[in-house]
Amino acid sequence: MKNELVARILSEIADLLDLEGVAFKPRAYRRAAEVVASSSEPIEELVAGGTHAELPGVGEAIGRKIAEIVETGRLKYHDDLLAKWPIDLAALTRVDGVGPKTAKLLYEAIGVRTLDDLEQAARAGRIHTVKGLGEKTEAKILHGLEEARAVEGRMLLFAALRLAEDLVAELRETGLFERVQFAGSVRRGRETIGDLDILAVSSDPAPAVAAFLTLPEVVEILSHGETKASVRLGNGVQVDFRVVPAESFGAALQYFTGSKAHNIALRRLAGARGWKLNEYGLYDADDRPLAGVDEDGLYGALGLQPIPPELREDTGEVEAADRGRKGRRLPHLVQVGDLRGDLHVHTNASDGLAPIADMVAAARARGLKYIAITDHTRFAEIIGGLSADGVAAQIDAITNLNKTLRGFHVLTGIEVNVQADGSLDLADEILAQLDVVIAAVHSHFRQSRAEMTARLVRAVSHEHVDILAHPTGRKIGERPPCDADWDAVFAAAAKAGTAFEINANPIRLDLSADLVRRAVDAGCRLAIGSDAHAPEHFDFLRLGVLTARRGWAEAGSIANTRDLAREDT
DNA sequence: GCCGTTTTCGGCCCGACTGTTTTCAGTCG
Repeated sequence: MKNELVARILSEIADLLDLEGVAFKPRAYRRAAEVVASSSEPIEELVAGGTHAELPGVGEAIGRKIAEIVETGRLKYHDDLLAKWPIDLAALTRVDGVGPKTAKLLYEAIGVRTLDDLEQAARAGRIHTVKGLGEKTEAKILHGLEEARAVEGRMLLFAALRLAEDLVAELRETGLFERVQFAGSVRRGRETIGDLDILAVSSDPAPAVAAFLTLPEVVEILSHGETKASVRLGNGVQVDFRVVPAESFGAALQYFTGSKAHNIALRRLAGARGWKLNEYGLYDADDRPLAGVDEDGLYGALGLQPIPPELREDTGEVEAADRGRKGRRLPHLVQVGDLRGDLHVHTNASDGLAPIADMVAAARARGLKYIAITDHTRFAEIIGGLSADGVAAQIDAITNLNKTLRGFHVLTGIEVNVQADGSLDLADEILAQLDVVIAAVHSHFRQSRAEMTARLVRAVSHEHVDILAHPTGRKIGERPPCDADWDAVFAAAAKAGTAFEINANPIRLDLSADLVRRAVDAGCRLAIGSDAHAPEHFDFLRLGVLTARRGWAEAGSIANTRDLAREDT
């Protein structure tokens, strides 16, 4: 995949054009960079097919530049800009308080090109000698340098959700607020989170902001005014806080939930009617408020159905929500409460931490009606995967356990290994005895696209395989997804009736949301699996639901929203 | 440079905060 390279170059061009003060073009390049980066299609495939200029935000000129990058690995236009501005703009603008204009100023005045240059200049006290920059800017840059140097990892969604919910709970306990809610990308369920946004309604903003600033987690105040404050927590996470009047809460919640692209689309819609949309509300041409108290009212005033946060990425949701438009409608997204069971659960018979009984108790406590025990096979000898005899013994144990359970059922199952050639590591006659057969790739992730595609097609086409687990094998921030022709794999699975797992483990979330959407469009069934290795891991299921929702999936597409009578066939 | 219920030209999201300014530019979200 060359998407990352293309996106990086386009994004750098945007920064360099910003530095030059060019209007509008930076936005065009930035949009194109985001579109390429978030596309699950390899850009080189699109270029080969001549369809890359059909991506939204990519026109003739950027299309040509993308083709040049794909074919040569570089871009003359980009090289020329870099020659003109031989500075590490990406690194410099990562420093808080330094944008393209300040970078240009520093380069022209005192020759700052790199982060090292910037640090030396700041330590030597040369920054405040530049006209337009003062002592405070110099101090801010010195401070910002430390942060830029630190490894600024993004949080995984699971950690971000917990943190956001904890902070909201603490603020509520102060009794100072009429409403408190987190917004931002965590509310949209993005798989990684950069920082948190919290909104509050209070008739008296000053003590409200003060309460936020004195939360025990806060170690540094980055900025604060009458209604807005930014802090850094002990774990390095930045949190932005806003107090808004009650009549603006819906508009603010919408605005700060984003995404930016979604907000721009809404503003354009408002602008087309001569209205204005900002974080305080929707206003007509005479500045009279039309909506803003709640989100649904805001969308309604714009002629839209309410759009769930998970869909707000400007990937067709605004058009689908438009009541006056034909074509695709908004889906009725699957909800956590729709889940009846979990089809991917491990025990201490392989690499899980708890016996079947403990896993059953935890699942019941969370309102589930059934689970499938799907331990590993022998391939994973180190973790004690099950042999053929082990499978037989587990089937007996589960059969006996079910006799003692009321209102809950344990399905027999296995997580069988998909070997390099697509064959499975358990005999068909054993697989045939099990209620649920999960197939999964655990090695040889770097096979060629053709090999991996053939391997997965063979696996999903196997008569006994019910679910392909963590289909791409990616681990967020650790291991990239494997390369396969997903359309071909989806088509084979749809034909065979095999479901794709949305693995809800925080570091997997695999399928990812964009592949979920493609799988649904291809007519595939899905299964949200916790891949629980311990009782508390059933809490991951909500991440799987969020990912399914981001992929536009309805309950009807998810196998484990069904009652067992229909599933256990 | 992209795009179209504004449709091949003329728009392109908007406000808070900060710092260095005397009225605003830059940055950030």
